[in-house]
Amino acid sequence: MTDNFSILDHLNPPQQEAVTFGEGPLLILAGPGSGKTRALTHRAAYLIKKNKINPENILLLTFTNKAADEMKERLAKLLDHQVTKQQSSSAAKLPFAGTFHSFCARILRIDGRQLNIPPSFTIYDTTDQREAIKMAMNEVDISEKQFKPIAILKTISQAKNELISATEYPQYARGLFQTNVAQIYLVYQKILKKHQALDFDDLLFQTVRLFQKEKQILTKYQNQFHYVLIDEYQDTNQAQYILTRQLVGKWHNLCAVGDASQAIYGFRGANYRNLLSLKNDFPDLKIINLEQNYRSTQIILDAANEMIKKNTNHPILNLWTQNGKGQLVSLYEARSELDEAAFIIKKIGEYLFQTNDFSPADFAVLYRTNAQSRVLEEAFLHASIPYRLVGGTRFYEKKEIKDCLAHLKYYANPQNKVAYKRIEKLGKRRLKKFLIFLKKSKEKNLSTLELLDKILKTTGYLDLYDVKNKDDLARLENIKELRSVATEFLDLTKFLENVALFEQEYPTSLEASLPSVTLMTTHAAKGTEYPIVFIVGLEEGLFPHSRSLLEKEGIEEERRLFYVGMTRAKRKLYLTYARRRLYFGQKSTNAISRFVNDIPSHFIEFANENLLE
DNA sequence: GGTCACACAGTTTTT
DNA sequence: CTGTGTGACC
Repeated sequence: MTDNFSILDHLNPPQQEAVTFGEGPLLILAGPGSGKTRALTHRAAYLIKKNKINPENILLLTFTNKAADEMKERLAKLLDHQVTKQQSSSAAKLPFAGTFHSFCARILRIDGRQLNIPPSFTIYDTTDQREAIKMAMNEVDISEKQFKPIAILKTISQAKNELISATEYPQYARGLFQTNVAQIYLVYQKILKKHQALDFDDLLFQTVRLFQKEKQILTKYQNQFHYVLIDEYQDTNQAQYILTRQLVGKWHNLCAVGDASQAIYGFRGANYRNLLSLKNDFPDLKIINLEQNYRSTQIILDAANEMIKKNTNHPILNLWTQNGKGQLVSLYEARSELDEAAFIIKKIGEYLFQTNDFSPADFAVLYRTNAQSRVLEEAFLHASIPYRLVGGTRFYEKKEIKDCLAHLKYYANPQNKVAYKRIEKLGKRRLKKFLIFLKKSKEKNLSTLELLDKILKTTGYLDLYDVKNKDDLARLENIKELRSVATEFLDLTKFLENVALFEQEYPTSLEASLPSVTLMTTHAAKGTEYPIVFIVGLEEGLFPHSRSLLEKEGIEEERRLFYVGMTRAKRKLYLTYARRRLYFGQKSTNAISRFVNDIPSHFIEFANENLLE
């Protein structure tokens, strides 16, 4: 099985072409379900095994840790490696595979000194950033009521994505709001510097600046990474785009994989045009289309194809499959959001209880906004069908976790004023005890877990929670979970790095292990697949969302989102909309989504007739 | 220093 | 409707 050619087995001709493509820039346009990750990992494996490229000379960049982990795992399998979570890519025989952010953090810890970034810098997450923004606003005397800190933060983040520094920003600032942002931006950066902190955007921005300023450092990394492979290239922002160009500037061995039709993160700075402009950047760019789909039925693909064709701003792949035609797409018109939920329960019930072919895990319900989940949850609870909600508050964003981490962060870096303020808020007495403890324990070489336990004990933090209270118990459980993460990282710095850049697999509770119907936003559904998919709330103003109706670009992104949703379905797709809906306590009557009308009617059957009593 | 009431805002999300 | 965050009050 270690035979080189086994890597090419079970790959279709365009996939093989992508995998065996030699030197030079390569763009793989990969439709949904076309084996994109497969092509990418196989290509890396092929480079290593067949072309005898040293794994250390290959760089794999992704957007999420989940994707990076999957790459590593698949690659290890292809290379017959044993990888455990502990050693992961440090085992030297696998290429570096990680997110842009973790890659940049690594570079800045090594070479950031050139930009006066201390190697032990702290990474500020969104909550930390907000606190720092508030401090900055306070300092320049701009009221939080006049301008919302979050809005300021968003604007600064956008500027950083566009590689506009605090000193450059004033010259671009137009109008009252941006003039204020300009002032705050400068002070915000000053505060970050004083705290020895970088925010997520800084990780990218500072790395780009480092490469611009110190050519010999850029050359060092160019010489290390002869081959750069990037997943989901349509999701790159300007900073990531420039960074990529810097990295591949010497060898031009870029392999980018993506699909403009699945670009759904424009709102956070992603620009799918980066994918299209590769042609201009590299005149010798080789483009390979992966259009054979292994996931869905032909009817689902045809319906999705025809729908997405209404977009004119980007090229569209023509998906086809050897799977059968399959069933028509079902459309249900509900009277209300309750009726919509009832329909879904009824349908899932039929599959589950009238046949033996389905498990709850075979179903997904996709919605546009999180606020829609409640009604669905209640219906599932009522019907006793197990469900799993994807999303919600993320583990490291939870209050109790942030509280614990604040202590550890301050311990690691007393410059971290945001952490200090957070601890202070928990009570002056606790703070005092903590500070005394800090002085006493500095010399002792404590592991992360020992440290955490001692802090919890001396400050009496756990006393805030009552074991008999259900919510409090959940919080205590979360802290337990954090303790178990702490056991994995003896070194506090390593632990904090992990916390800042890697989301915990979560939850590990009982219900989650039971086969369950998945409820999630359509965004969260990207990259997943289910035999039976329901997309709900297909109404004008909801999907497409009212906030996107103004510009064409907004509508096109919503359409791509719907396309992503449709192409999650393997066997059967249900679309539903409600004539009347209660949303945020407000009644509304909406027209059916234009996207449903974009699907040719011969792919659709109406589910209502079957329900008439 | 801690609790409670009121105002208020509410796409989408990863790092 | 509901979670969050701020400010007033004990």
